[in-house]
Amino acid sequence: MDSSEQICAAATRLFAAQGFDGTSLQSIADQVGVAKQTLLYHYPSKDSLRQKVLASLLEHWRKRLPQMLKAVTSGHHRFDALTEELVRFFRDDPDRARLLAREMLDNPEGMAKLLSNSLRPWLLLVAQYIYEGQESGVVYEDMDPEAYVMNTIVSVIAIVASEAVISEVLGASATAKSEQPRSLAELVRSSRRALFHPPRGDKRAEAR
Amino acid sequence: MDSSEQICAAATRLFAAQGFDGTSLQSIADQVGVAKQTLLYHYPSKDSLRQKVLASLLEHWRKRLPQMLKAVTSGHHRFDALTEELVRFFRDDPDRARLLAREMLDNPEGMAKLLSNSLRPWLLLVAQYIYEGQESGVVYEDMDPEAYVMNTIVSVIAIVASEAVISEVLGASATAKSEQPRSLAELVRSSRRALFHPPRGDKRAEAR
DNA sequence: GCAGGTGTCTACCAGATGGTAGAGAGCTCG
DNA sequence: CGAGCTCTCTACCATCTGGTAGACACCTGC
Repeated sequence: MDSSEQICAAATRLFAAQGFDGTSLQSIADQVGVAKQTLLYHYPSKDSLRQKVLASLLEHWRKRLPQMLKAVTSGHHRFDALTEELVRFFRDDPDRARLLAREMLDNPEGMAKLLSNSLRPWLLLVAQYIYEGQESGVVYEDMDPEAYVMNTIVSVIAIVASEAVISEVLGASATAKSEQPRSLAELVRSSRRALFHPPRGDKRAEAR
Repeated sequence: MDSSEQICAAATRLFAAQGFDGTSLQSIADQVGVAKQTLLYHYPSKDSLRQKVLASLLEHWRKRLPQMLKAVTSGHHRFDALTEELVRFFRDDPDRARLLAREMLDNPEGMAKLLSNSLRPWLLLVAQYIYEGQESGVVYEDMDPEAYVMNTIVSVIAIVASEAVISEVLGASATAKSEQPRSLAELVRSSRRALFHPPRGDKRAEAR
């Protein structure tokens, strides 16, 4: 891995953990093990590094898109898999969630433009599938598919980004790293419930 | 309003907008219209100001608690009003959402402790009502009430905090300030759906 | 009147920050 | 060999940061 990538990786980690303003060029350089000026050779300014970090994140997202779309459209009406795929993407590297969360707070105008370009087409497409689900009667009719998809994305980001805090508040039984935390399991469940009419064999009667 | 409060208010605004590290004492002083040293007279350090800002936010939360609990327990099984009350609280001053979101990212350990103390009892109480709803059969049985409440809080915070970005991506029809944005309306709807069995007179049959 | 507290100020500081200038090491290719 | 390119370095700089020291004005109560 060449220096440029190493620097980008280290910057990603540090920006995610401490924020852009909370991270000095020096600390990034230290982490990589080079002099500060080596950074400024590869990236002419701190801000250009920020942009590179963000671009690299979007690149990963773009690569994962086909897999996501496939999950959403596979079988019949499997768009609830959207949430699972989102969770997978952000859990693969929670820094992605933290970084995006920070960027939306630090630079809302920029992120609005960026996401309008890179996220909106995909969002509209998924929403389109949900519209079809509404017409075929399996999805609640009064919901707002676009807002639903957008909310799901933001919620997944927020919950993954603050997973440490959440699990602590929920009662910190140190869960094994591989298993899904309670918060994310519940998020997947809630998202599905918000979408679909319940199946015929509803448990309600039996519970009474 | 005395200086101390003015400083706290200005700091709240700026911390919410630019983050703690992104905000200098000088810029806070400028906003209030005093010298930087006046801040340091009232608050011995920048960090003490941060704590004061956070404490002030929690104070507002504490004041609103009775109203929230009342909404959740009023009538029969009205705990879906939880989401509406949360949205109201954070929309009253979106800086609250931005501030908490930032604090969870910047200082997860501290927030974990803080929320374990100040939020957990309330969370468990609300969850308790939901457990009762499960036993009486109106709430889905397989959900995790505590995780649900926690997720709802985090989602409301995230969605309010990034409302500007969200509405832009959804297609920026400049909505009147007073009305509920689409994202929040959908959030309230989704939260209710995630909780309750649908009413008997379900529309599904008719839609087919 | 004046002692003492409260609040605000100007002046100053040491350290860190993002960024520049320029030298030198190692490389390839004629 | 040596010209030129890529990469990394040391040295330096102006600016800004959070924080200290101390003076000055104002008010209150003896």
